[in-house]
Amino acid sequence: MSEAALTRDFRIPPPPPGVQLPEPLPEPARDEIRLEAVMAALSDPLRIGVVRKLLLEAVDFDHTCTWFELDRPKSSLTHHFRTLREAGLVRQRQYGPSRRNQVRIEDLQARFPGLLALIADWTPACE
Amino acid sequence: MSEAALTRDFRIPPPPPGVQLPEPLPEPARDEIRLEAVMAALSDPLRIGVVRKLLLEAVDFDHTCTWFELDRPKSSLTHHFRTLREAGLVRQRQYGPSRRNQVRIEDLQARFPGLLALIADWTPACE
DNA sequence: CCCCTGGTACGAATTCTCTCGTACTACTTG
DNA sequence: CAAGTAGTACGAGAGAATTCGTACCAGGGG
Repeated sequence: MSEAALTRDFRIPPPPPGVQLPEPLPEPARDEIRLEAVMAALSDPLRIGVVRKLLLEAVDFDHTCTWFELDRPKSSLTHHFRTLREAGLVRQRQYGPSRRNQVRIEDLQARFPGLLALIADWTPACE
Repeated sequence: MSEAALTRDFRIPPPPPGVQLPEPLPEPARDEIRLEAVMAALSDPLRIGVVRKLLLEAVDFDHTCTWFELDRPKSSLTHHFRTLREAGLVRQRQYGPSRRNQVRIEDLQARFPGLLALIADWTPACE
């Protein structure tokens, strides 16, 4: 199945030169990311679906929480996105009033090679 | 780090010819193994350590629960090994009074390529 | 300035998981 | 059969995760 997944290109295009990015919210450094915590964060179908959608469809840059069209109240989404950020899976930046999410592709490929391919190949249970 | 891990050989030697293996305990079929369940099972340090130890040190065949020298009561170990079996990570066979565990290497490599390499590279947090 | 948008923080209820004691079963060995 | 070994099942207590309502806050546009 995943000959393609293993060699897939997950890189994000660099931001245009001269654009100043907001600082990321607090997150574990690359070397502090724990595989157990990553696994725990990904054990929730909603969360692994979010990471997968970011990987497969976030071609330009990053996205707000509402972009995912998740049918949950806002406070639940805050919880899940914080879980992903604290596990080291996504990086969140504050753009004015909204908060944008991106997968930490470089860090995750360096620390857990092959993990992102597994996430990209995931499909929901009820289909 | 894991140029070696990605190409590591996890195969178990086949049992000697003529040896009748006990039937495995109930477990999900290969196609029923869910990545979320696998992630949830591996999010516990004790359990991912068990799978890693089976991968790296179970050269001959499989092992009972007590072989792992885990300092926990028996009923706790039953819980963790059942969790691993129900998630599809290990296969358990009853050999007389004792129960032996082996990682489902073929199934996991086929379904989630690269996962076992991640587990083999894992190290406990307090070191 | 008011209000809308896109969030956060807190807290409560519920559910799930982990841990482990106790009692029990199955098999082997003497 | 008795004793020892290896493990299960059940259930309870503690702790953690999930869900979500409510209240709140910050920035942008009229």
